[in-house]
Amino acid sequence: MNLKELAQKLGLSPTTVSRALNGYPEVSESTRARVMAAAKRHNYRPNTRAIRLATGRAMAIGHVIPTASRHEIMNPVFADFIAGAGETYARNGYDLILSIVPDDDEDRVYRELHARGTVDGIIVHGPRLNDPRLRLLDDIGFPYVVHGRATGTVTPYSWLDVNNRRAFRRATEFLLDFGHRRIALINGLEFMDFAIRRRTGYLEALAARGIAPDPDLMSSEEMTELRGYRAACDRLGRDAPPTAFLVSSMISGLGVRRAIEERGLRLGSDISVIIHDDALSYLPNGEDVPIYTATRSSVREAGRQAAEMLLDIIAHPASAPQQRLLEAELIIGQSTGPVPAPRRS
Amino acid sequence: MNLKELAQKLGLSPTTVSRALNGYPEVSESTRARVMAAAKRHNYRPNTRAIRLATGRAMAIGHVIPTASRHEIMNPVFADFIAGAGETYARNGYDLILSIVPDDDEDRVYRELHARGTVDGIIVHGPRLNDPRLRLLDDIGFPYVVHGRATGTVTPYSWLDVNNRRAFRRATEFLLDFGHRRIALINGLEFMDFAIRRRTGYLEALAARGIAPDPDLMSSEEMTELRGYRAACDRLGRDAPPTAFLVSSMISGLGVRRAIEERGLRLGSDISVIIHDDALSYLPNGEDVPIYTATRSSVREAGRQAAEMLLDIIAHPASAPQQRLLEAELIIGQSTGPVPAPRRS
DNA sequence: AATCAACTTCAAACCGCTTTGGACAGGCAA
DNA sequence: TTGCCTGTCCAAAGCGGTTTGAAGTTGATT
Repeated sequence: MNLKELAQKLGLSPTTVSRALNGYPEVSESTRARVMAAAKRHNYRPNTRAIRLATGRAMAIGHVIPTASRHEIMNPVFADFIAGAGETYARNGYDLILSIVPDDDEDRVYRELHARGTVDGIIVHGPRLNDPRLRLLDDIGFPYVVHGRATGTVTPYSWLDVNNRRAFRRATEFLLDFGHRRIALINGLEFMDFAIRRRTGYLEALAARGIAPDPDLMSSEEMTELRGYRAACDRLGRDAPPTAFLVSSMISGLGVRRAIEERGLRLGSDISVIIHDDALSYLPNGEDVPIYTATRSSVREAGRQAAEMLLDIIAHPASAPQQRLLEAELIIGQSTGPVPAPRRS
Repeated sequence: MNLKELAQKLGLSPTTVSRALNGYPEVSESTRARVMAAAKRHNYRPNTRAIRLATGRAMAIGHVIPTASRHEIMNPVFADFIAGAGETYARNGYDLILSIVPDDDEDRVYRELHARGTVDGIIVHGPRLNDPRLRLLDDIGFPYVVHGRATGTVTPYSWLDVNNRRAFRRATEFLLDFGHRRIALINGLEFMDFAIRRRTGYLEALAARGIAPDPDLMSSEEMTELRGYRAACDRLGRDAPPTAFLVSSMISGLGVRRAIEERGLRLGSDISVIIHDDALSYLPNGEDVPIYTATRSSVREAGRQAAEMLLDIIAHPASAPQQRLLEAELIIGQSTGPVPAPRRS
């Protein structure tokens, strides 16, 4: 059942039927009602492909996920971010197109997506220091919103980010307030922008108390359980082990906890741990009481908001770039406590 | 730059240009070369929307992810499965459209996707016992492939699944061979088909050795770290605790391990654990030596193959439904060992 | 009664490609 | 020479909607 057939059945022109269904005013209410009823009865659904060609809009947003060439792995936060964004798209009649792309091929994909008119705009994932993608997108005039930021980019662009710097600064201060002085940072890969900012926050907090950072206490790894475990083992095995860990992800945090408990130490009393919690649905930080003290910011909510921002930009192409900085909560769980009194031995 | 303009520049008709670019034979090799060169020079990209309307194909596949109404959470294996499928689509010029849908709305979405011609086929995720979706899809004549199976469905349909039953049977037998008799099963939610099959495999192995299953040793939960932890704590706190755990996911397995180590027990020597490892990229089971003994099957590879199957079905609509059963490997890690001698006390 | 504006409705063009059904030229067989 | 292929190329008709420009109706105004 297409528009022409429906129009024929109604004894109307396609024009009128189209307008009736799309709420245009130049159609009498009586025929509109008649058309609506007929459309429902024959469960008419306008063909997406025809609409897209006729209107010149793709009614779709692209998410380009760079994948494993060397460094990257399929990042688990994508799933929740995309779930959030997907909700927004669904509400607005947009489709979500997902491109999994080897990251040396990303440029080509952006260009194609734009030139072929497959999508109306894109979300940029995993921004890095001086990310060259933003330049490219600006050049070809492709609407986009960055999830995160790309330090070093001077021209204004649209982004939505968590205040990673402040979150990690606050977390560090919280540990310092408990008397911790040797705080290990188990960070993500530090060519990623978020990781850079988190380290900055950590260093700022230390500097503000006049504590010199110890390079041996800082590590930058992929955020897997195993890497977290290894990094923690390494730190704990040294002469002057840390009394606290600040960990960039829940998943690495599981590994850190394993390393700690394997040594017979107790989380929260012997050693403190703060993680960053993206509020992933399958990794809840406890049910009523949080297990970990954490800087928390829902990546799903970020997805929702980034999508809204992008749709707004697409609807108002002339408007200035938009930015939104979300603050992470610092939630207190059972994994932090005062520095234990040094053992007499 | 569109086809008409390009044709004009070349002094050819759109017909010829189109045919030259699409490799049709009724075009001389010399003009074909000329056209190709011009297309590259002006970097002409045919408009996706026009192609789709003209050919009547969407060149896109839908993945419908049901989401949190009550039971479900955003399943972490989706990310890897979709990454795998995405590779296949990219190779074949298809787009991947992701729909995040509250699961009471799933039917409507399938119907729309089909009636509006947004996608050419779909992958069904998370099949359940007697899943009503398959019936719906058959009724509206929508090509699909199920990731998993739906026990109870009598009409043949296309699916790709891991042999969950055999995997868990083998894993159970492996534990039995080590002398374990009290083996706890920490399963996923048992209205999901895969979980049902895993339990069946577990029960079969017990039955084959004449061991009566103990309901207290079986649990069915969402597969999160916390649930795994709780379930394990519960089992370990009883009078006759299990000497081994069979766990349906890596993530729950992390929780089980935590429960075990928290009690000062050693994984592999005091208590054995086998998990199912979907080979998620961000949850590697060790690097060289596997940490867990595991039934392993790459969900990413499953995604690749399911996508291939679906594209084949779309290309040959008249062909019979296809099925593929992947066998999981049983890989031996450090988390299993013989039953420890009972402590004298 | 004539004029005009407001309402409705429609025919046709258009979006940018694919595909059908020729048209034309050159080569070869009859 | 005529007829028939074969090889190239093209005009035009879709695909299924939206949108422009115009036309026909009505009712009110002058």
